[in-house]
Amino acid sequence: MINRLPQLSPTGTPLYQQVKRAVLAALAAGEWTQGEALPPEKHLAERFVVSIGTLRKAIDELEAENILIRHQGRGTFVAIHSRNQHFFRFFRVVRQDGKKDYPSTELQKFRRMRANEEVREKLALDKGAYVYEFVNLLSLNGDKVIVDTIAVPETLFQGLTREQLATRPSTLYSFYQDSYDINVIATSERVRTVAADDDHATLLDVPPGNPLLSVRRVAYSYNKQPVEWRVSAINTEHYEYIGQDNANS
Amino acid sequence: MINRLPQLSPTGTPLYQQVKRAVLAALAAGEWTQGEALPPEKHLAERFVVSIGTLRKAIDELEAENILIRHQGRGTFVAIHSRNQHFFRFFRVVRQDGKKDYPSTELQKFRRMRANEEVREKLALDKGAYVYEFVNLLSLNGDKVIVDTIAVPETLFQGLTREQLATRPSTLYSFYQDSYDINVIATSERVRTVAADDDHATLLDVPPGNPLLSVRRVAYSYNKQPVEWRVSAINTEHYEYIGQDNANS
DNA sequence: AAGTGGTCTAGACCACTAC
DNA sequence: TAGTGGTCTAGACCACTTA
Repeated sequence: MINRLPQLSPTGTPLYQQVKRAVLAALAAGEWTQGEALPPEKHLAERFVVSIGTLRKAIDELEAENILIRHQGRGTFVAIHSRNQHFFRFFRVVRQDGKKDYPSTELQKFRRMRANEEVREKLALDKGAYVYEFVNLLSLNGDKVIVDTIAVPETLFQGLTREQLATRPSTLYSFYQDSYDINVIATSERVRTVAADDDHATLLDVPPGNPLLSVRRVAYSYNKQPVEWRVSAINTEHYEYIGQDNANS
Repeated sequence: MINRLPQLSPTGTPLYQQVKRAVLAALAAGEWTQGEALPPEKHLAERFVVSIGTLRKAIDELEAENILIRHQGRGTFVAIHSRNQHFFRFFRVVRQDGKKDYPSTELQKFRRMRANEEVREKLALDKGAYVYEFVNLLSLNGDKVIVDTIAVPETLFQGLTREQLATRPSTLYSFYQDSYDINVIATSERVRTVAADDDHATLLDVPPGNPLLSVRRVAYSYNKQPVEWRVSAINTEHYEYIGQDNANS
């Protein structure tokens, strides 16, 4: 049969990419939230006036980007950052023998402050913008291993308090999602060595000047919007950071 | 119309995955090599007795894994590690201001030796197996930044000589591909901090004990076969290592 | 103009999940 | 049993490359 409406849009963009954008827009607008289901593929295909194959190609990409999760027989869901394997996509420190463990967190500091130039650049903020800055000490298998210094824009995290952070029940990105409807879907990380300053040395129980791994991360939400700037100081005496790793499939 | 041969294999494996394996097998057998083209999709679909849609789904995955590259209007090619963007998939050190540069290499050492236990484990070698071990000093923008200590199995690199390595015209993985038909398609990397030993300090022109980034990499070919073990020592005073980075698409 | 991969369709059937 | 996503087909047409 002949295609009815090839290239129905003004631009030459493929249909499935237009559908993908539309779904992404609905997602960003909060039309479907949390771990709950999207409409069935058949309905979505009707809504966007495309064939089911085209709709599926759009969803395929969103699933590959860990934005959606499909379950055969159940439905398609907004990806959720809980304490499953998905967690280790963003937590990339393991013991040198390979053992993975969930970290335990102790909140060390919390304050509201003007963003300095570096933070403004990383978070794409205007001059004078405020951020919440907080420091977490993370332990693995009882060892104090990581100090995270985290800055998030006040505009996105209105009314964030020390108590919320100290008492959150689950992971940090899960908390972002539950309390502020912010979904971290991508990160960009750069790694250097640094010498431990006095604060880090005290927290990690190492001598000042001890070499540490410094991981500098920007976390992004749907439209490449930066939502968090994080500097992690890691003691790699018994642990290590997972860099590139595509030895799968 | 009714599907002719649903589930033609004994197992319940999807057809497109069977096709993918078959293509991978042909690739590993050297049926198509280097940067040259595979047969057209139509022919491949006939050869494997599947519809073109199914064939495409198999090729889609191989392309996503950077094993094949498709060019509209030209054909489908075996991925090649040359001096283009693809190079930076495996070379992940950039200047702190973000500038990317191709490294220049100086071969420092070369020898044939028995693999020690760690190397045997990483390369899945038997006791007593030999490897070629060599050391490269890499410079970026004129700065001596990286010392790579590399071990490859003798069985895969029969007759490798110092001269070949010193005079190779292109990148190392390109050389593996051209001279030994070994395609690096995936890596697994772990990162730590280490103190520079005397050799590294001399080569990188830093004081002994200076903290360095240590990246430990296993490189894999088609069937998850390990083909190279590499330890990179990096001076991150002006450069940094690119960790996770999925802030695209 | 011929040949390649890229997009899109319409619909059948399978596998899994919920009720 | 009904509803969901997963697989597979057959073929039309588009966009790009090469000659």
